[in-house]
Amino acid sequence: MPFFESSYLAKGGEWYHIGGMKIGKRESQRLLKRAQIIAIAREHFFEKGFEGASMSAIAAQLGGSKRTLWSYFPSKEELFAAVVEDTAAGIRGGIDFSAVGDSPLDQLTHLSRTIIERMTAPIAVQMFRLISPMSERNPELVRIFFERGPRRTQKSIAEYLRANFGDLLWTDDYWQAGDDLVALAASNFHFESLWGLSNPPTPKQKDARARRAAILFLRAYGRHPELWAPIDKVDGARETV
Amino acid sequence: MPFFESSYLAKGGEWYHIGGMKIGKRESQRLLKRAQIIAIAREHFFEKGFEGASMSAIAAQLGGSKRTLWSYFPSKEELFAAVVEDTAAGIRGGIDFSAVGDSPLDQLTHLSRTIIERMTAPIAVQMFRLISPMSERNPELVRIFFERGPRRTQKSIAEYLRANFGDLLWTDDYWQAGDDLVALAASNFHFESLWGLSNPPTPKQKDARARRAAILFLRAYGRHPELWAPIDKVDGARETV
DNA sequence: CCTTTGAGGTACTATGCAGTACCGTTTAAA
DNA sequence: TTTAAACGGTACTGCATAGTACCTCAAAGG
Repeated sequence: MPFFESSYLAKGGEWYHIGGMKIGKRESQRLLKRAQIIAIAREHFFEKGFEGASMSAIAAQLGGSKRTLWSYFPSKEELFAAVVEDTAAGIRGGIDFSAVGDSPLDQLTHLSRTIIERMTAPIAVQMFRLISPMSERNPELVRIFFERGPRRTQKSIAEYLRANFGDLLWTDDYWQAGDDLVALAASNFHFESLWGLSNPPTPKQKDARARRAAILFLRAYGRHPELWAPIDKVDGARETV
Repeated sequence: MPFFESSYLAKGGEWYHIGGMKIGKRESQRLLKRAQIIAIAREHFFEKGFEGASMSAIAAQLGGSKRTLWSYFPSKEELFAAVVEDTAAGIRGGIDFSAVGDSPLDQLTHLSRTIIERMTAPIAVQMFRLISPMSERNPELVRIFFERGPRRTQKSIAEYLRANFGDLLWTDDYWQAGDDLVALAASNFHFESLWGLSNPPTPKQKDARARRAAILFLRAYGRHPELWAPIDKVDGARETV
C-alpha cells in the first residue's frame, strides 16, 4: 500500500491517482473508506475515550457490517493508532510563520497568535485529552503522536527563531527559547481549554495575549534595550510607573 | 458526617478524634475504611482510567465483599468523585513559599523550584492524565478538581508575589504574572512528564530550570534594571556577548 | 448481656463489549 | 462474461462488567 497523507485522494479521468501514482478503482475506494472510518472513529474516540468508544457503534455509524470494519482494522488498538497518526498529521499541517518585514515585536506577536490558534483548536484540545491517559498503557503511541505533531511545530518555531531572531536574542538555544515563547503564549489558554474551565477565548483575547507574550519574550530574551517594550505601554502596567 | 481532610484520623485515649471532634469507634473505622478504599481506587483509576478500572477488582483488592464497597460508594461515579476530591486536596497540601531574606532572584528560584516539584510529582502527573478526558463527560468534576487543587496553588503564588514583589514588578496583575512564572518554570517538564517522553528530570535539571525561569521572569517583569540578571551569566548565553 | 449494625462470602442478573461465522449479494478487474 | 474479492446483514460466542440478593458472622453500643 502506497504512502498517503491524511486521507487525500483525487480522481483523474479513467484512473484514480494518489500523490501522482496511478492506482485501481478498487484500491482507491478502499482508501476512501479507510479515511471515512478514521473520521468516524475519531468522533467516537474524542467523545468517549478509548475504552468508552465502541467498535460496534462505529460500525453502526459507518453503515456496513462489522465484518467490513474489521477487514480494515483488525483490532480496536490498530484503529486507534490510525486515528492518532492521522490526527497528528492534521494538526501540524500548514505551518506558515512568514511575517517578513514587520518589526520584531509584530513578528513575535504574529507567531504567538499562530501558536495560540493552534493550541486552542478543538481538534488539538480533544487530541490532548485523548492522548494523555494513554501514556501508561501505550507509551509508543504517545511518542508517535508527539513526534508527528507537536514536535514538528516545536522544530518549526525553533528554526523560525534562528532564522529571524538569530542576532536579537542573547541565547543560542532556540529550542528552549521557542518552548518558553509557547509557554508564555498558550499556557493559560491551554489549561482552560483542556479542562473546559471557561468559554473559549475570543479573537480579541487571543490577540491581546499574543501581544503580551511577545513583549514578555522580548524583554526576557532581547539582546538590546531597544527591543524591550516600555513597561508603561503594556496592558496591565501600573498607572503610577 | 463531619468534615475531614484527606483521610486524616487520630486516636486519643478512649475516644477517637477527628479535627478535635469526638466520634464513636464505629464511625472512625468507617472513615478509615473509606480512606483505604479511596487509596486503592486511586491506584486503579490512575493505572487504568475511569472506564478501564473495575469496581470488582477494587473490591477484590480491598479484601471484603462487593457489598462492602457499595455501602461506601453507591456507584462508580461517586467513588471516582471521591478520589478526585481527595487527591486534589492532597496535591495542594503543604504550601510554604517562605524564603524570606534571600535576594529576589533566589526567592523566585526557590518558588520556581517548588512549582516544578509540585507539577512533576507522580500524583500530580497521574491526576492530570486522569482528569483531562473527563472534561467532556463530567465537566463539573473537572471544575471541582481545579478549584480544590491547581486554583489554590495559583492563588498562593499570586499572593506571594503581591506580598514579596509588590514593588519590584511593573504589573499589578499578580495572577497573570504568577501564571507566566509557572509556565516558564514547569511547561516543558509538564508535557514531558505527562506524555512520558523522557526520563523524569533530575534534581539538578530542576534546579537549573528553576533558576533560568527566575531569571527570565525577572527580566520580563522586573521594574528596575538592577533586577535584570546580566545575560552573559545565564546558562545558554552566547560566549560572544 | 443483648441487640443492632456493618462486614464477609458467594452466587446471581442483566448488559455491553470485541471479535467471529455464515451466507447471499454486489462489483471491480481480467 | 467470468471470477474472485469485498460488502451487507444477522446471529452468534465468550468474556468482563456494574450492581443485587441473601445469608452468616463479628463486633460495637447501650
